[in-house]
Amino acid sequence: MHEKNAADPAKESARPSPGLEIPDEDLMYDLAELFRIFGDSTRVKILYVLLGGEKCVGDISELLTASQSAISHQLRVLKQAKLVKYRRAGKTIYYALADDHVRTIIGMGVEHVTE
Amino acid sequence: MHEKNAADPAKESARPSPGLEIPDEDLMYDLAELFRIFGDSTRVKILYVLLGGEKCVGDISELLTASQSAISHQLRVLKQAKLVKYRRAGKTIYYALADDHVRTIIGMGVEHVTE
DNA sequence: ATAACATATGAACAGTTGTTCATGTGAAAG
DNA sequence: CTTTCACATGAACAACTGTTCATATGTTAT
Repeated sequence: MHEKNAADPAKESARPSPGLEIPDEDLMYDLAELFRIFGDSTRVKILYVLLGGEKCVGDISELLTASQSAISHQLRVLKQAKLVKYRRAGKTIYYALADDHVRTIIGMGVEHVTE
Repeated sequence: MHEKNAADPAKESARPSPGLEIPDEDLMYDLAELFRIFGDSTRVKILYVLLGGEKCVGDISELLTASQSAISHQLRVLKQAKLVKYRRAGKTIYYALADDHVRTIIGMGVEHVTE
């Protein structure tokens, strides 16, 4: 798992390319990065419960029987990946899915897994 | 990244569940496991070039400018995850996508990333 | 048999990741 | 202003992962 990319400056559609073949380095990296987010039980569980609507950190923590800290850390990852958005209401903060892509992607995954 | 599950024997739809809420442990684990496969540049690149049709290890290795060994190791992971299938033709072995789910999932990913 | 080729595989190592533990921050209540 | 509540964050560590290197396996040709 030696990912970190560094956006290799030496590329620039270096070939006529008959359609695809050599994959675009940056696109592939972003793709992997996106899927990597989904590739953890805790995070995918968080996203899954958020399918049911926005929830605060404490509730998520309870639903998943995970520590508040662990959830908070993972919510940060999800936030940075723009997969969730949040809203403050007094002391509590409500998290929700950022858009419907998440719904679709999880749906595809479930379909493949439960085939 | 302390995944390994072990299929917790103490569960069994333990609640009436109004629809969803507490996510199924096994489903979530399988989901994460599936996405984790896509969550690596090398593997996602392999899958991507296979979108263009079956290819042998050597060709993949060249297209991605990665070592034969690295590709072979990753092909094994993809094989175990049932994401690719293979076919032998003399000394060379051709790999291809196992089914169209891969195509769809990558498509969703690309869509989300290039939004 | 032997050589050459294509791919697979095991060991080992460095880099990455997720959790815990302790502590920090911000908001509402007293 | 102090306490309490809800959440965020940093450090540290154990577990996991992907690559390389060396070597093994299987296949075709000589």
